[in-house]
Amino acid sequence: MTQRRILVTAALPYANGPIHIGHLVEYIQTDIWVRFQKLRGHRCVFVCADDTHGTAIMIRARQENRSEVELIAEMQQRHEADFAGFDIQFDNYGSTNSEENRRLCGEIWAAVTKAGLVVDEDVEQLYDPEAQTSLADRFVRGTCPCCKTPEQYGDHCEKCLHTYSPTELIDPKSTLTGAVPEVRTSAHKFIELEQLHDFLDQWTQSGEHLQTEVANYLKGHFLGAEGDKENPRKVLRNWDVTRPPDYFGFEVPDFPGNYWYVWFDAPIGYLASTKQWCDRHGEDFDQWWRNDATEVHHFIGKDITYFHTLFWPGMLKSAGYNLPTKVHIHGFLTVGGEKMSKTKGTFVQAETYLKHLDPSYLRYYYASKLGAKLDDIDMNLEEFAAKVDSDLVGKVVNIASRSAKFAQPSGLSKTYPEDEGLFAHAAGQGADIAVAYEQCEYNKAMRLIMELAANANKYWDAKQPWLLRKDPERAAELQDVCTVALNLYRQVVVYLAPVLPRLAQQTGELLSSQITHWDDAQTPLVGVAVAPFKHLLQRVNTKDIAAMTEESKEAPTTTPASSADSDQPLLDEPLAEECSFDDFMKVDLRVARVVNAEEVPDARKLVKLTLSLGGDNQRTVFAGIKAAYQPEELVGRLVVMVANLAPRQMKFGLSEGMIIATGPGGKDVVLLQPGEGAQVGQRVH
RNA sequence: GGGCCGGUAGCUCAGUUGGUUAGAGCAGUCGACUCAUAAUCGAUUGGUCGCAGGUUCAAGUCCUGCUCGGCCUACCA
Repeated sequence: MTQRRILVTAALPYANGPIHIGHLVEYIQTDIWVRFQKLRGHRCVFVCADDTHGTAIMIRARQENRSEVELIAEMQQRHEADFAGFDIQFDNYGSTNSEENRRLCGEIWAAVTKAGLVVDEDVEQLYDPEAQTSLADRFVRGTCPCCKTPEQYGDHCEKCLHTYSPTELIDPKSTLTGAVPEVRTSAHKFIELEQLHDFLDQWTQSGEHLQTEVANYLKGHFLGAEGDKENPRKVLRNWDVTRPPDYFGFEVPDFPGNYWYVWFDAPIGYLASTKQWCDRHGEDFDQWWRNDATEVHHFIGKDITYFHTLFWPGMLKSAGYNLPTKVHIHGFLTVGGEKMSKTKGTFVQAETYLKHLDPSYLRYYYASKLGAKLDDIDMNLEEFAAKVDSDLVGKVVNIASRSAKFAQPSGLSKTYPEDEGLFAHAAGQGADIAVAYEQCEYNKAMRLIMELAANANKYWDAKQPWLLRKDPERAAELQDVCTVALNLYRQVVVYLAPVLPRLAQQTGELLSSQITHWDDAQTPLVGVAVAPFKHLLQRVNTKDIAAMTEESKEAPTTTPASSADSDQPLLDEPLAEECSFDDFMKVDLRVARVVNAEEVPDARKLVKLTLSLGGDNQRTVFAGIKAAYQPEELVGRLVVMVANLAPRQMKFGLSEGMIIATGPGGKDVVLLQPGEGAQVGQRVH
């Protein structure tokens, strides 16, 4: 087999938060792939880095009253510890805030400038005078210009789904400082991606580098196609790649006082991290990034598809670097069929997991679930325990557990005995398993491997060596059966080695011979000593899972005192500006009764309510509570409505008010209900 | 509204270019064994392959329509 030269990256974790089990899907997926390639004897280098720049880091450092450099150093240390705890082994783990990265950013900037891709444009943006920084859309909240819902993000309203620019918000506030933002115009540099349209079209649609779903998505949303009536060729928007001060990042050399946007320098971090590795090992950087013989594989989540499949190839192309051979895109992690949730304790940080459970469990469980598609994967905690127990402990480790003790006195036979073709069969399966790993079909690989483990157990049962042991004259026969069983076991462990490096290591110790190559599964081990058996892997203790979930729950529910209420809601949504009594009295809140409630068939969020204010006074109100309430459960109940709100024409009819509710939206909406004794039509004040 | 992906046993999924009686693991039931971390082995229950049409000698697989779920994207404004 010819030795391939492969460079692998996983997405750079942002230095603003800790690693959690959702991130680990990607790092475990990537680490398995890398270990597989190395085991196969290829030259494979796995680089990653912390993504350190941007407004969020700057603000957090200020809040914590320390420098950004100090903050990112601490976060990096924690990230690296988490990765190490899960046996994720990088050849180099760098930082986007490195000298190597600064230099490479400069070089690529010069290249895209020279290629004529950089254009100047003025940008009107909100600016926080207190923090002295311009505000990205998500850092601005205000009242929706359309439906007047307060506390909406700068780019869209969660209530009415209207999209707008942050400058259109009514009463905008910076979420960083609470200050009223000013509108400022500043000069930015843009990259005119449209110039690369033909190249990107060809690169994304070639069928070689991306999953087909991804290629279709890009074609449908960004590229379009010449002559296609339904989806005509689209013009790619210019990409804003600089930020005015204050910003934590690298200053743009030919644009003093301005900084590269974090998404410009982050992917260049892949190059910078490679450079560090090269310098440390006396390797030629150009061999890895400017040589067609080198494969470049990026592993990313579907949320950052856009950057890695359009901008990034565009930048690499313009600067004359290798293009990605493949961008492997995976889906998100759900737990118990739902998004990870801090209240349910399913938002588990890497650190918390490691306090309670063995990292091998998660590596195997993810491997058994991961395919090559970008579907989300679901972590079901019962299934997690069942799979680890029955596959790893019951099937795999069990083979060694039942045979090692018998084999220990004698060691393995000098020649490999007759085994009914089992070893040869499993050796042959190596090719199919390798293909599955190569194509990121780990679920398939695990299935094939477990079949081999089952064969070994069957063999053992058929031979009944525990009976042989009782007859001293059949010692040689017993030794042969153990030799077969332990060799079949070792084969399985070789195939599992990318997923379970610890088990591979322990198995090496057990059989006095370390696993170093995939082809170790092709030749049986004979004549070696067998070390005393030690437990290789414990069963999953469900109490540990429960303890982990418990520790991951954010607000302790045990303490009823009001001081135990989390301050998170208040932090998420700071108090609005003070208003006068007169201001308050402008809003006429009334008790109303829901007399009718019906689904609005074409609306996603809306329920059509008919509210009675008493007598013949009825109002029709469209409320965005479909996900939280069934229409029938609303009929008859009292609600509080804004009775003097200007009517609004919606697609489905005229909405003549709003009803008062709390919660972030979607399913988490709670209607406020007047207590006992409230009468329909009464004003609330 | 548009795009993409998916709907196969109670659960998680596999089913290659259409080709015999649709498979695996887990769970369930019965039995065997006792070497092993209450592990293992054998047997067995269980499916109108989302629904309805069509193409074909033959459809889980191809085509059309519908339906449900997920994700993305938009609009009503």
